[in-house]
Amino acid sequence: MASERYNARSVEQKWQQRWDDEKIFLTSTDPDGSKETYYVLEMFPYPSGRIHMGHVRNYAMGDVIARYKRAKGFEVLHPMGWDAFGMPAENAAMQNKTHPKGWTYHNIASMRSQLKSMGLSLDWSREFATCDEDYYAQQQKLFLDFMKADLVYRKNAKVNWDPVDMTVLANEQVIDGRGWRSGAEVEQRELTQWFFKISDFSEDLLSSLDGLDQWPAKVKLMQANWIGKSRGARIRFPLTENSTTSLAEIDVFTTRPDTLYGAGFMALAAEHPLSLELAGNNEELSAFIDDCRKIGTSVAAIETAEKRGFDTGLTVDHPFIEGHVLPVYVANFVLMGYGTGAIFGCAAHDQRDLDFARKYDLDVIPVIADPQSPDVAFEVGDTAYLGDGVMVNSGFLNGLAKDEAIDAAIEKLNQQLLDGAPQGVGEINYKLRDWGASRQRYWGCPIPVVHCDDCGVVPEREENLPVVLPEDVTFDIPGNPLDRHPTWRDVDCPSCGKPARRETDTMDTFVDSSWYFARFTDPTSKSPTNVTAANRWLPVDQYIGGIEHAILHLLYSRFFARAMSITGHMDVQEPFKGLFTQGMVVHETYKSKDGAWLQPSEIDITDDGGNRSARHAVTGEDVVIGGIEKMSKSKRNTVDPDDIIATFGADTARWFVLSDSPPDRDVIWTEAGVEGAHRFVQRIWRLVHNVAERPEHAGSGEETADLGLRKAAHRALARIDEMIPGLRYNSAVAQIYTLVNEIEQAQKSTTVSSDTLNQTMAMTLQMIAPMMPHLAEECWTVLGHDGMVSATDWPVLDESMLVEDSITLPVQINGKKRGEITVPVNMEKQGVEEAVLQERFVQNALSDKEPRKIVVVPGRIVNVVI
RNA sequence: GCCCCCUUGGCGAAAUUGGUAUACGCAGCAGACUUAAAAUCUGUAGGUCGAAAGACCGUGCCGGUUCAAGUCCGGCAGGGGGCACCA
Repeated sequence: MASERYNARSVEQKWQQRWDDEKIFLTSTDPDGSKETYYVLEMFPYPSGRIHMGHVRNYAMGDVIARYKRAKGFEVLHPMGWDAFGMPAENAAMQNKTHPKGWTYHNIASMRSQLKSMGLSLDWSREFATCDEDYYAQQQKLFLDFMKADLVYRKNAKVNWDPVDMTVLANEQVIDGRGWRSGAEVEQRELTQWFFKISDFSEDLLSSLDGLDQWPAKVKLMQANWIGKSRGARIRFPLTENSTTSLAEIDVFTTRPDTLYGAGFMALAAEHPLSLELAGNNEELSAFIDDCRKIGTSVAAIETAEKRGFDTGLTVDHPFIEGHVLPVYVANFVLMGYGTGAIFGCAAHDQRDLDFARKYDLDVIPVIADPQSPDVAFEVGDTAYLGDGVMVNSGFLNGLAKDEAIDAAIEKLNQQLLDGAPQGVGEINYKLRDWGASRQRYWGCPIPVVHCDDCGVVPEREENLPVVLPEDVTFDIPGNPLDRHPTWRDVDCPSCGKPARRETDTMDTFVDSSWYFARFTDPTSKSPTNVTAANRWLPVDQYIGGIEHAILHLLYSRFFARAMSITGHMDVQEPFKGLFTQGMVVHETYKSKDGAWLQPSEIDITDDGGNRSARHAVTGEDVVIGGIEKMSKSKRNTVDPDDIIATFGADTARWFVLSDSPPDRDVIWTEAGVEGAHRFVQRIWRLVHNVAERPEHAGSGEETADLGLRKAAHRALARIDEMIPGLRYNSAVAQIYTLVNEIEQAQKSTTVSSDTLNQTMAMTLQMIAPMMPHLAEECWTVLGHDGMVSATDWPVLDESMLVEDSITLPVQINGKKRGEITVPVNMEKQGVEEAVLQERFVQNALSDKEPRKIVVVPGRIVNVVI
């Protein structure tokens, strides 16, 4: 037997079948189960048609923890589903004359079988796709509940329009002024849209980040920055008496009320109500506002856009300086979407304000003195002073530091009444905007409302749900086919019964993924969730996915958990207790002489001790080795998981993606690496046979030798027990290598007994099983076990095996290691000092001198200071 | 511009959180087996000097704290990421 190589293909299929037959990965639905629960979830895939190496890595990582926790006695929930709505299905429909539904379910079928070939310990009985009628029906119920709870609303707003995908995008989905999917430059359009009230939760979403101690700091920081909290004041500036506008004052938000004495002008956003009002009878201003609107939001547009303003001729009274007035401008750099859409300009201490003031010859009044060179404050050139300092030129604020001045200014504004109300109050502002969730697309969850001329926006009746997507649609004309589907669109008003129109917008697909983790806890529930099941399983103990969702999906899901708690669908505020963001799978790129990208399979690589060169496998032409980049079709540096599984087996692929690189970093896929992983598979196979076939008396069974091997196994176990829950798989892999090396040596020795060897090997297989489950099962059988290792309890650590009688300590002289000393493990410091001084190399170094000091760190190190 | 992270052999990396730097793997080199290759096994491996014993240097660079620094502090350089006309 041992001479035969391990045949991954047939072995893997056999065990996948047995796991399936014996249903060992199905999660119990008993709500009162006695086992502690553990919910492992990997971000579910979009059914693009094929799995890629990123999926392999993601799902292998989740499967290790799932299998480990199961062996540790937890009731594990490890489900899989499909994030199945979205644009690619419509694009495919347009290109290939297919239907999005057929295309999607076809893709799901092939990806499901690919995932199954990986041997993942998933509960497939809970599988669903977000485009299943059953799922989106429940999502529509959620939507109506959110409407009732005032968590979703409709408003006319300036929104991001993607001209290629022909749909609105949320702020989170605009990256550098471009659509996150299409890459097209986003335009601003005024549309009436549905919004989720995520901004109501700004403070909660921000402050609760502190409690997420199993989240990467980086993700929490990104969310905190996105929520963008700033403290400041809201100040009312009264328009000077002679103004004839409908507004009597301009509201301003500022984080720097301390610099009020430095105010030189006011500036309004182009879309500010006052700007629009004034533009009504001023053509010049109207033209200026139109100009401002044309400026895009792309990085280039912003950087090159000149700061421009328009003097309205209006003035406001300064809140602190009697008789002092400030001119009011409309300016192109003031955003309507942040604060109040109006600012006061303090030119001396804000570069942008300074540029603007110089251009329009406005007051530049320094109010903060640089402590290093106080005089400079009064000679402002073209550079604003942005540092901290002492207030000057500022009336009652003079002499205060920044924070004191802010408090004092707010205090004064509070007391100072304007028309019977305080002129200013302390205020907190957030950058987070409400989530615009309407999409002008077909392949999404229909928004279950009807527009009636008499009743307005009317929620669809619950008994009429789901609002099912019509299947008889065509994609030969751009735009939303729902818009031009009269029999679907034209319905009677659920309230008054008169002819009305269905909402033809569908929901952002991020809505689908904002609660799927809750649906998995009972995917057949007749309401969105079975509250008992949801509360039993949630929050997800370990969630694993890419960092690209740090804001979008993870923030939306946190909002949904809160909204679903309010609407009674669960009682869990934070959906994901532990979050792990895994790195990408990257690969070297190759180009032919004429610049065409080449696939790894087309290349032969020669490695001459570090000098790598490549040539074309067929033509023999020289090939240029390029950078290591994310696997992508355009650069042709992808490796198909199917090919790897067919050639080497799923275990090899799993072992490779788990080895070497820490899971949160990118892993470089290399041919040599895969072959190395596969060599290890074969090595285990040979070793297990050697162990199984070793004659009973091949080893004398010396107590020290047997104990040594057992201790090695328990040392490895102790470390792996720390590493797997921390997802430090590369380190766990290293421990397994070390242990296997030791078993190989023991197997060859004549001292270790065959019994001990067999038992240690079995224990090793248990430790390998979460990572290479098929290999472990097959070897488990070879060792003579009847059951399945996947259904076997994790080995119990014997603490006594970690205890040693003596310990070897490094001995330093003046901080440099000069030797070692072996002492009894419990020897007192005094004894260690004495023993160290007996050592020849220490005496040589001392040469009759007395040491100045001897530092003994028990169990660690000895340092002799001379 | 603002905020954050990273930098350890030829390569991926490890280092019990201040205590033997380079575990484990990949690639390499030398050898064994073989007619040969593959497969497998054994040995070797941070740098410099040295026949060796050994000495000195060494975790991006400069400085500091400490008996002791990859780890802590200050500064600099390079790489990566997030946000961005945010008042």
